[in-house]
Amino acid sequence: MRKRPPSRPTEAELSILRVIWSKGPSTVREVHEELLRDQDDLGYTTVLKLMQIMAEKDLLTRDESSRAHIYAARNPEQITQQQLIGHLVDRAFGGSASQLVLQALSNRGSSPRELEQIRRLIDELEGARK
Amino acid sequence: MRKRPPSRPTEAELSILRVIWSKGPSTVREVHEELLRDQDDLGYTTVLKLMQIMAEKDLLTRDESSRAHIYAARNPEQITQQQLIGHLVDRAFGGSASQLVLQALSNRGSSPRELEQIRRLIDELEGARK
DNA sequence: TTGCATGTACGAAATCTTTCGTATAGATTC
DNA sequence: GAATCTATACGAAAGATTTCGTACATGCAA
Repeated sequence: MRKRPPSRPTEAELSILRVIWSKGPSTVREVHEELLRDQDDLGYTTVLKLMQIMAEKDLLTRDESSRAHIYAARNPEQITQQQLIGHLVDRAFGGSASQLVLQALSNRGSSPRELEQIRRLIDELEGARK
Repeated sequence: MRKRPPSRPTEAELSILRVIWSKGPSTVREVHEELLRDQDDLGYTTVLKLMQIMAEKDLLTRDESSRAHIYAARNPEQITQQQLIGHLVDRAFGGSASQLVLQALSNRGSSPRELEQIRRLIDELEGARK
C-alpha cells in the first residue's frame, strides 16, 4: 500500500480538523464537546464515525494505547490550507493565485497591521526573485 | 417566494459556470463540448440535467425562445468568487482573509507584475483607511 | 410521411457524505 | 458481581451530488 496524496477534507471533516488544530491531539469526546458549542444536535457517534473514517483516509492518526483513543491531525494546518487554496485557485480562479489574492483583499477587511504584513511578504518575494 | 442568498455552486456546477463565464451565454451542447476537452466520459444528458438544476437554483438563467435553450450565469464571476473565498476563509482560516492571502502568496508563484498589482491594491486600501 | 438529427424532460441509479441506532466491551462503584 | 458509565465498532439510513437511460418533441430532408 502506497502513500496517497492527502485527500481533501470534506466540510464535516474540516470542522473536526479545526478543533484538533486548535486544541491539539484529542479524544472523540473532546472534539464532540467542542463542536457542540457551535452546532447542537450532533451525536457523539456521528463524530466518532467521522474520526474513524478520517483515520482510514489518513487525515488523522490514532493512538489506541489508552482506552479513549487519541486522534491527532496527520498534516499541519498550513499544509491543509495550502491544499484547499490550491483547489480553489484551480477550480475558480483559472489557476491564478494572485487573482484570488486580489479578490480576497478587495472585499474583506484587513487591518493596517495585516496589510503591512502582506506588504512585507511581497517585498521578500520580490527580493528573492531578483 | 423570496430571493434566497445565492447558493454556493457544487464542484460540477462550478465547472459549468467556468465555461459560461469564459464563453458567455451558451447552450447545453456548447458547454458539454467544452467540458469534454478536460474530461471525457461525460454524458450530454448529465450536463443538461445539471444545468436544469442550476436554473432551478438560480445559478443560471435560461432563455427558452430558441429551440436550444440558452443559459447564462445569474451572477458575475467575481460575486461567486467572493462567495467561495468567504466560505473558505470561514471554514479554514478562522475568518481571517489576510491569513488566506499570506498562505496564498507564500506557496504559489506570482509574477512580478502580479505582485505589483497586489501592492497597488494595498496602497489603495491603506489610503482609503486614512 | 417517414426517418433522422438534435433538442428537452424526467426518473432513478450510483456515489459520496453525514447521521445515528444498536451491539459490545472494559472500568468503576456499590 | 451486578449495575452503570464510558468507550469503540459497525451497519445502515438519510441526504446531497452526479450520472445517465429512456421517453418524447420538433425541425428538416428525402
